[in-house]
Amino acid sequence: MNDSDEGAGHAAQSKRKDARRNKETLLDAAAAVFVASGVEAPVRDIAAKAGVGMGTIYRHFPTRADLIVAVYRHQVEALAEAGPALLAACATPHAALGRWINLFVDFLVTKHGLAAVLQSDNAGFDTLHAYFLDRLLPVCTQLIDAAAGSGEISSDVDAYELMRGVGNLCIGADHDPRYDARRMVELLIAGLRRPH
Amino acid sequence: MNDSDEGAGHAAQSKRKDARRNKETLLDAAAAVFVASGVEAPVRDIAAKAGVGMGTIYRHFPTRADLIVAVYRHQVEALAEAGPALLAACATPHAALGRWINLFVDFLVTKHGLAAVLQSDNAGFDTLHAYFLDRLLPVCTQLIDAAAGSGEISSDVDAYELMRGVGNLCIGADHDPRYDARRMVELLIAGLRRPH
DNA sequence: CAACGAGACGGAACGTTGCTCCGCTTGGCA
DNA sequence: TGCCAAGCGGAGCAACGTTCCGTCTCGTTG
Repeated sequence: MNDSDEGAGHAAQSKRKDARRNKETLLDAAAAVFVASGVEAPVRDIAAKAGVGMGTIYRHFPTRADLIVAVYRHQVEALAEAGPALLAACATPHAALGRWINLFVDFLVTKHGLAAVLQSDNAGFDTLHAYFLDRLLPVCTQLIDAAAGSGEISSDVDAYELMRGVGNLCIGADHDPRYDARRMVELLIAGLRRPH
Repeated sequence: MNDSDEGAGHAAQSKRKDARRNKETLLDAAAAVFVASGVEAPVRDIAAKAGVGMGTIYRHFPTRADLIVAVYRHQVEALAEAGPALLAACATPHAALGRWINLFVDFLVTKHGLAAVLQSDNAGFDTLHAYFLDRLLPVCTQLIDAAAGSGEISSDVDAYELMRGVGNLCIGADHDPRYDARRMVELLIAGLRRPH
């Protein structure tokens, strides 16, 4: 499940250390290119930035989704862990849900094109889809259940649908000053409120 | 502005009748392929379906956006005209707005991938973007203003932002049974309601 | 009716991407 | 030091958008 987070501990998985060094180099290069050109940047560009051949990329990360997951894993983990923390810290479950959704939106809009790719039905991004869902859906479900349990929101909302809707609203939020995804998400969350 | 809607009248624009016939053939073929494979179907496929060369497509429709606009022009016009009609027919402006948004959503979700392309920042779809905005934004603005005037909704909502948000919510609405764009749009519209 | 030319046609060709495959290099062990 | 598997690089293939130009045909004119 994880093989790129080795601290200063013992041995690791990859036999050869040049391979592991390349993997790190690739992650750094990919992160830089993603910021500069978005997550759909040509693979060749990433390889060039890292100073390696394309074969090296595909060996370490068989699909682009694997690379994206590796680059953003830390942030996604943090997001997942923020859910229960917010639930404990906030006055009401609804407030926690709102705060968490805000974090989610912040994450998406600051990652060039990630939202678009995330909703893409393009086979090959299945891994990415699955990772986000596996990691975040339970958290979102927990928040929604809590808010529904306290009677603050209508209870027939599905966490998958909500996350997908929020993700959709974040598409193209950068490079369009006339569109503020955060406000639209706020409206959506406001619409969740139990009528009356 | 229009050169494909000639009824039984006099002469038309294109000198050669084979050219005009080909244009019609292309529109029919494109509509069929769009239904079958989505609006991002390979240009070669459309050319093959129409039985013409690719040069012919690019001569009649310099960009893909031009082709899409031509194919859906009638439906967009109908949507634009439905706005004032609904405003006149419905009991409240808010009801008219809701009904109109529903029509908009119906249009988007039944057109394979149109919503995605519509929000794409990809240069080359600018024409498409511009056409939809030119035609529908005034209508939406009118509906929003009416609803705001009657005090039913908070008045600080921008028509562009709303349409963009709705369009975003419709992305990928087909081929995902777990996601119902209509419900998400309902939530968004519900969120528009003036608090209390 | 025949010749002509403007305009339309078709598809080969080019550039850009994703992805694979294979000969070469090199790290690490004996 | 020598060996060899793991790792590497990039050439190569396929799919796609787009352009370009030689060919063909419609409609007119003599």
